[in-house]
Amino acid sequence: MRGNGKRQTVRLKDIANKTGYSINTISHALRGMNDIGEETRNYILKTASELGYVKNSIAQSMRLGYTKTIAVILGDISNPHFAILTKEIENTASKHGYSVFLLNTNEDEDQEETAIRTAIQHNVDGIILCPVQKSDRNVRFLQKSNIPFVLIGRYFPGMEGVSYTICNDVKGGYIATEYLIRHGHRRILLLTGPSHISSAKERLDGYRAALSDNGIEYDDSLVIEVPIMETDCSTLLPEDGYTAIFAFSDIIAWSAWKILRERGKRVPEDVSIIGFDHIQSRLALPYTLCSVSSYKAKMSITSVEMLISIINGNKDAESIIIDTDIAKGESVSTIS
Amino acid sequence: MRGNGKRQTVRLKDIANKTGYSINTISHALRGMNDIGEETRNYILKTASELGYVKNSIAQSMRLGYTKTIAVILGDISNPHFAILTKEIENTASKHGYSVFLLNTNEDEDQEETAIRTAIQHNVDGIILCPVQKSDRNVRFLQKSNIPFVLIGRYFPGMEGVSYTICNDVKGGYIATEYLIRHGHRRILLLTGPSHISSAKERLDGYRAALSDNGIEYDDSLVIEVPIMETDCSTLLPEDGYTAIFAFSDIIAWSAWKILRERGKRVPEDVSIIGFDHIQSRLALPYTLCSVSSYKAKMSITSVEMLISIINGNKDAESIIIDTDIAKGESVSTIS
DNA sequence: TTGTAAGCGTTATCAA
DNA sequence: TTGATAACGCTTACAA
Repeated sequence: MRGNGKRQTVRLKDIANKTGYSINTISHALRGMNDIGEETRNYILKTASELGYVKNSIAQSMRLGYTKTIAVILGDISNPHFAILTKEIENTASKHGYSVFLLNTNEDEDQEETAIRTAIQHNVDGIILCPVQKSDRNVRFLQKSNIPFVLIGRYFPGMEGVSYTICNDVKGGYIATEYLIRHGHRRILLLTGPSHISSAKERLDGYRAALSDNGIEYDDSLVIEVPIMETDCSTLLPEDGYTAIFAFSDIIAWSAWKILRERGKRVPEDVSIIGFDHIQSRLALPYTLCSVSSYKAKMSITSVEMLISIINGNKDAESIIIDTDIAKGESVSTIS
Repeated sequence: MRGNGKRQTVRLKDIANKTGYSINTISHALRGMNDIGEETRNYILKTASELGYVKNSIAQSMRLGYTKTIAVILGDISNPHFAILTKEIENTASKHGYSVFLLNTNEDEDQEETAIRTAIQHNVDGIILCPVQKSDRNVRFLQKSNIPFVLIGRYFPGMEGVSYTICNDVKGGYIATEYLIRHGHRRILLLTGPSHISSAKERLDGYRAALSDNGIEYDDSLVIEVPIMETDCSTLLPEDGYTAIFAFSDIIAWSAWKILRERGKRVPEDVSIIGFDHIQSRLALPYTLCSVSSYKAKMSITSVEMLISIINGNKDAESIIIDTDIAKGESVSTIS
């Protein structure tokens, strides 16, 4: 019965045996309930620490029905943008007494489903999800399963009852494009993300709006979709026909800069570049990339607090849109 | 009794009630044991999926004594080096059926202790730890607590019975320094990590050995310790007195490059730089930093497999040292 | 092939 | 102030 892979641990029962009190008394004493005598409590606490007691959260969860854990499910933790979000999420969760399960989807819908099922199996109290969005299948499943969850960074427009924290992607797309236009650019290449991803779609909307507001005609051939898990977009980048690039992410922007340089073009003299996410707020690099800043800490903290509020019984879906701003950098210059 | 925060979930009992079979039969059928009739099984499986059953790992863990979870405890997931390691760890763990708890220490010993306690409370089957190393207190605690664990990236020389995966830091420090020396540098600034961290200490050892082997005297004033959580080392970087920099990490190397550039110095014409970790293997950047590559995927996979082998009863401590190599980059040039 | 009952470690209820 | 007992959902030993 024992020795089935179970480590020998100290249980309430062991403290009970040692002290002569009942399991119940031990439990109450350890949790500081005020129905235990002063002396008794001290004796119990001392014995517990001597024996090296650590509470068994699994057993506690079994009884109480919650685990004080949340799952963070996102595309790829090795992407600095997600890594920074995750850092802040873990930090905030931990302040609220929650531990974090980390699960990657690799932007694949089936892996996302597996991740969600894994999270539910482990009885997480809630899920923070950056959805793959190839379809709304998995989010529908989440809704049906009745587990508290919030989306981060991406959302499903028109879907009711789903809480999310995103940044203002439309504005981000708009101000990035406008910023380039104000620097004299009219042929602006958009390296966009897959159109099923809401942030990609909305940044494109912002791009188009800014062009339109400035009397520049939208040109299909200047919009290129970069696969979401791709870091190398060398085959996708046109040789010329543009003086500036607006990239869906800093990762893509840096990659484009690299390719341009390999082709002998100078940034920003020949081509200006603006990215998205402003990962340089956390990563010192010698050359500064102009970028749209999305306040990752605020986004993370908000989504954790939103989730905890749902876990605690708040039934109303909330949506929070974090502001976006231009973070200036040397990758953009004025052309005549 | 219900409604204490517990979501309504489908249990084996519900399937039993629905089908008329006993809980035991359901359990066996769902786990594909061969003592259940073909028809019965199919009926049960169908009903289970109709009801939307998901197994309760918590209850299973309670009975079985393991959770199929591991904890990854490290300094700071927003550091690209750790983010890449974590990605590979999660990926490998998941292939072996394990889920990952992520816990940050912020390189603080007390936070490390909290993280370890949290992991143990949640009954993780094992821990992968990149230790803070201000003392060996927490690792001693881990040993006493008898939980399977392996160290990654750092180790405690001379400590018995502890498994670890590290890279060859001495060699890394040696070849980096030698590489600079072969490019004509003799005044090499070392931006090292805190000396209590084994990797920092061993890279310094390698640096000294390479200097010595090449007849260059070791100069104390050329060794500067950068705080481990610091990304901005502008106040630490000397104005001159060196022609090359060997940095403890790419993060520090990039930061140094940035500062040099702000001071009007060119890399590599005025100062050559070599870093450590080669994060550009996963992150496309326009300017290539010469770096010591540490095979992060291999290190991660090895440490997970080592941990699982310990979980499965292997008592012998193992230590694996992953090779290091120079990843060339334009940040180093020859001086005359 | 299927069913019964005990047990994992905790907390809540109720009684003493 | 303390103790006995049941319950959380699952798996296993044993019985039928």
